[in-house]
Amino acid sequence: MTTPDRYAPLSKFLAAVKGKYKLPILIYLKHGPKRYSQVYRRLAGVSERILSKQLRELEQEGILLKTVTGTKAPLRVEYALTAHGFTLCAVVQQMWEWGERTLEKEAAQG
Amino acid sequence: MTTPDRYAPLSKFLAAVKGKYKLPILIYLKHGPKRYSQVYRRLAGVSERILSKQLRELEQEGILLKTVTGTKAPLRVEYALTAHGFTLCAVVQQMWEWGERTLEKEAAQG
DNA sequence: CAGTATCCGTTTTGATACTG
DNA sequence: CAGTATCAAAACGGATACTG
Repeated sequence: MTTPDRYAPLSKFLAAVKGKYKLPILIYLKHGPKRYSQVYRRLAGVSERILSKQLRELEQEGILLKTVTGTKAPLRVEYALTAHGFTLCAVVQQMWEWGERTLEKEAAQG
Repeated sequence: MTTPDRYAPLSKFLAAVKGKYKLPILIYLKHGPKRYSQVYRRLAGVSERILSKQLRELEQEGILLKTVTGTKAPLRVEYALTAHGFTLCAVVQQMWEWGERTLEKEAAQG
């Protein structure tokens, strides 16, 4: 941001959700933990490089918890929202609802 | 977004705030209408090309109202939040507060 | 004053082949 | 299955000169 200090809280939020697929990932994981391959299939179109990068970032921010089961292939890796992740989803919900209201307004008028 | 339909409301929101300076612009204009040059000086570091582009987009989305006074130089151009812009600011406030809580948590622990 | 036009660098994402 | 490595493409913003 222009001045890191002045907008620090906002920058923190924006950093947390920065990336084309992070919000869809969060929304998908609201319904419960999912495996890597499930997320991959859900987000039709994402490349593996981008998906694994954005999952890693969400994990490092404490928004997702990654759980690995098994030590040799085939691995089972699950991603789940943390408590902090759920608080983020609540804000995403507000963003969603603003978009809904805006679309409705546009449909009503032109 | 991956599937325009599935995430349409979210995409609408994200499109509205997309751009490095749009949120700072909104926050600045919460305190009342401002002239182009005032916004320009406030956002230290923005280029004129980017600023005018983002102001124009916000205007086209119905978030800002642009008012021009005078027909010959020097022009007086003012930007103000619309009612719809204020509803957007309320969501931005939620984003801000999530960032605040997150920063506090990080400061408390590590 | 309030922009637009042009050119360029950086950041972000995409496609695909490969690995434990 | 769950990724990483490499290379290429696209999106986005920065600098600056110019205009009504």
